[in-house]
Amino acid sequence: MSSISGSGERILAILDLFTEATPEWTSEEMRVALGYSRPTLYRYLKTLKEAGFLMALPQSGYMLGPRVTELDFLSRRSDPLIAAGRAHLVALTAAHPGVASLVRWYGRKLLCVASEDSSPVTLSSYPRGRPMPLARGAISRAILAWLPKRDQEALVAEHEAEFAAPRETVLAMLRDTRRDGVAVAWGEVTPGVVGVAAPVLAADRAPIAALCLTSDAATMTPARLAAIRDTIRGMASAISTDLRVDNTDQAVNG
Amino acid sequence: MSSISGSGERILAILDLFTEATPEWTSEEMRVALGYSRPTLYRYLKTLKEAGFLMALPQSGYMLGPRVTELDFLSRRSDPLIAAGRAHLVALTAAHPGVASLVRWYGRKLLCVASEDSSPVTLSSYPRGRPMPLARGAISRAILAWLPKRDQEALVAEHEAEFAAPRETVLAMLRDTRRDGVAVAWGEVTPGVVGVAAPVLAADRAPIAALCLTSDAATMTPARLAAIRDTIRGMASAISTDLRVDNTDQAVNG
DNA sequence: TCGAGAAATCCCAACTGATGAGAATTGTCT
DNA sequence: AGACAATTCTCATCAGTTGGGATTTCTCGA
Repeated sequence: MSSISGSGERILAILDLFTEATPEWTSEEMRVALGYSRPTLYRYLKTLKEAGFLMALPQSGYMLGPRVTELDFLSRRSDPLIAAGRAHLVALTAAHPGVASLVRWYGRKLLCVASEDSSPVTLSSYPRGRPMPLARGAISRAILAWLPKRDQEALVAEHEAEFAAPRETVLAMLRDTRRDGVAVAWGEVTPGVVGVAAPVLAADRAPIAALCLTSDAATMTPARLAAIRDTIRGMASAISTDLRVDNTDQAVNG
Repeated sequence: MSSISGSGERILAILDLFTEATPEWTSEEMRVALGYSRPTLYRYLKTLKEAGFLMALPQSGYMLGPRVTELDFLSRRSDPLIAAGRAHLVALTAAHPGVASLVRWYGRKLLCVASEDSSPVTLSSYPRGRPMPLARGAISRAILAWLPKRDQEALVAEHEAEFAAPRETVLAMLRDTRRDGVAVAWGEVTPGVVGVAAPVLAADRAPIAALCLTSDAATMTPARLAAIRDTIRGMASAISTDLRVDNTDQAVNG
């Protein structure tokens, strides 16, 4: 546990225990994992339970509670990124069979926040909310390539063991991607698919998300790929502009 | 603000400000609404921001952050209620055009946690996470009718102004529903639709969720309705049993 | 129903972390 | 550059938090 101080952070740290691999916890397991005293842990659990973030299981233990579901509903309704990107996702999948995704870059994680699927086959499984790999794939590359140099190098160094090439090769590839304005990856995350992704940039040019189309590699042609690259590049740029203009509008309106 | 004590609860209370009507807040608005001092509020916001629950907007203000999305993904993956009910939702919508929903009863709220849609027309809009009305509709009735008498009467009294009938009529209707095992409602929530719902009961017979099919009222026939009632009643009962058996299995295995 | 064990809560002294008034700094926009 | 808004800092005070250990409540099987 890396430097958790204050009861607010200690309470929220409990939620970090819940993962795909460990969706349920008994209080004893939590006590051992977190190192809190029993009375304190129960007090924290009571708080999270009453707020709806945790739910007691019938026999013993706890799982995530309905409040996270409610909050996610609110989040998807009000997210400017989704509002700016939704029409593009729909248009993209109307023009090209595949899965179009909008993926947020959030605290060193890649998180799909919206997607559309027009693929005749099941391509991959990164539904809303599931973090994506950081060292592989077009989306990762579309984010890493636009990070400030220092951040980029730190991240690549940190995940060096996970990349399929040496560091210098990875960095060179990211430079190419940036020059190109779009990233393409074949079968890096899921065999048999090809991903094309471009970043959504904030006002300060930092990447905040990526727009991506994942298609079946077997049916991809060079002409098709070129068209998709252009479309993705243009759409991501439009979303970037939209997010900026949207904020300007709000300032004018008060 | 009803009796919030302790910094854990105070921090989580910030999240309660975010609603469909008010998805974004400036720190000043929050300060006024919650009555916290400025430094304290900023400290709390820092905690929530760093944990991913809130996100600062580019100009000013805050909205819900990606952590709620991540947690909801985990929740949908591990919810025993969804695991028990999913196949029924699919079968229901395969047999009958409409929207089949699984709705959790959570701290006096009705929250859709899973649904399937086979309706040729758009019927209603209660996606995952959006609370449903408490005084109208088949789902509400399927929960209220199975509540312990004291809870039921308290709730009906509390929401009396929202019911379309006097209290005694409502209570009588709930008694009928319970005798019947299933609730039917025409156009109470959304005009032109009919909802059929039955409760999922915990081991202690308390309602914890409802299974519901919402269909187009114009195409509903008495024979069809009777068939749907029977199916919903049986499926809800099967889900109830499943949730209990599932827990027994766990105890045996572990 | 009883008993054993697990889960959860209570008590309370010690102390540490949280609080807020007010000042200072940083960020944003014209 | 200047004005204003947003955010952070300082620090004395004290309120809330903590955890050891005891107690109570719950669950399940015989």
